Amino acid sequence: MKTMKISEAVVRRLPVYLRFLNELSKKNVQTVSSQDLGQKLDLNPAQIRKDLAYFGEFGKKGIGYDVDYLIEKIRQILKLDKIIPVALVGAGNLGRALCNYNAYLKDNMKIVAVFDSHGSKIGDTINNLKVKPTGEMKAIIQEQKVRIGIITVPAAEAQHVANQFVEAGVEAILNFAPMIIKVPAEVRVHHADFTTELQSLAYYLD
Amino acid sequence: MKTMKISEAVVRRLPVYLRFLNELSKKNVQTVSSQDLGQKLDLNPAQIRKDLAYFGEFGKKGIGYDVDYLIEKIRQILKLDKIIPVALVGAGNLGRALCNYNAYLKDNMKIVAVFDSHGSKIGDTINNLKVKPTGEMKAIIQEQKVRIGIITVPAAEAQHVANQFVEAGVEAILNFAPMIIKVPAEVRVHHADFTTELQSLAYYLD
DNA sequence: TAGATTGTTAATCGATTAACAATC
DNA sequence: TAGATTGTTAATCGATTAACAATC
Repeated sequence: MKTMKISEAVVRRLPVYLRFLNELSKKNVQTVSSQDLGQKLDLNPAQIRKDLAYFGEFGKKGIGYDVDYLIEKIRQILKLDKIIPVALVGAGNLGRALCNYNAYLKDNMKIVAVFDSHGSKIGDTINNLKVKPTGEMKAIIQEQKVRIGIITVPAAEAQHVANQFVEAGVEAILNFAPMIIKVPAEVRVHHADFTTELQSLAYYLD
Repeated sequence: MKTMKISEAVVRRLPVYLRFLNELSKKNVQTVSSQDLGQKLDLNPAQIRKDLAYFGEFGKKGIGYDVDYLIEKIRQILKLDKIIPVALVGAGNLGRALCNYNAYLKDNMKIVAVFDSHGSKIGDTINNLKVKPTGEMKAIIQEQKVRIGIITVPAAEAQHVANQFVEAGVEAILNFAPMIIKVPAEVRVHHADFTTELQSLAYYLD
């Protein structure tokens, strides 16, 4: 169990479960079945049970899953049981939007530093954070123990920023720039590029 | 060929190919092999050849693919050979960011209308577009022949906005709200939720 | 007990990769 | 011709779904 390799598809569904469970918890729902979850999330119930079973036996036969207990367990699995410090580079519109989303990042993700390389942005305040020059990335990232970096700079600067993140010791990167970035194998990169998202949607137009 | 069902995974890779080919074209590279592409995009060359072969024979044995010809073909496949009018609801930070990305949407996607339901935003100008009240969605969307809707409102309002998009006759929706939305089967929905993205990244921390 | 629902195995389905004849 | 690279078939790999015994 512990050492079994979990597929990326499974890991991507866990936050979706978590979000919906949080909603249920807020409504004081105590218990939920894989059936219910599947219906609400457009997923096969067997898949949900299997996903969860990779990590342990969280349900009760004949009953379902205790909502709050499952939330706690998924948080542990995703390492969201303690606050994860995040840094963001690129204080443009998108960067500002993500910083202000901090409220939504209630599940223990916190943007603790914002950087930009352009003088015009440096010193601005976004969501109580002062924008710092990229030259200070390494020092601040190490001091604040930042573990995840977010890239919201233009495509042409994305690789350079990624390099700086890697050098500063960040463990994972979420890249919003429309550009594939290369990093050492031990650093995890996810791409969140909305232009490709939008273009693939176009395919499904009649 | 024509009627074969293409998997979503294939469709999602096409815009990635397109973006890189656009870069090559700008550098006046004439020809590219699946080998080259695979290396740059971290994909298996056989997979790239197979993806493209679903849609036709675009390459030349022994030579590779003509960059500009392949760009033209992928644009056709993705229906990006004519301008696709897009509307966006939610003139908050994220909405503004996406509108200003219009420059990046050069591949024939154009945001032609922006809506918000809050009086404080209505009348603002974003990227030369006046923000309109959501009450005018149906009329404007039909008049402008909008085909794709983007949702950047808070989670609680996402389903309502989706309903309005559907009623107005939009064919596809890109939803940035952290909430699963339900629409009729004939409307295509993609979710672009960066909180789930960020949370799944956390799993890969040590 | 009867009904519901899990965890898990087996079956199915689909996607990726390897291999290679065709050919530029 | 020799070398390179496609398009495509076959092999492999992995993910999803169905089915059901266990059990609350």
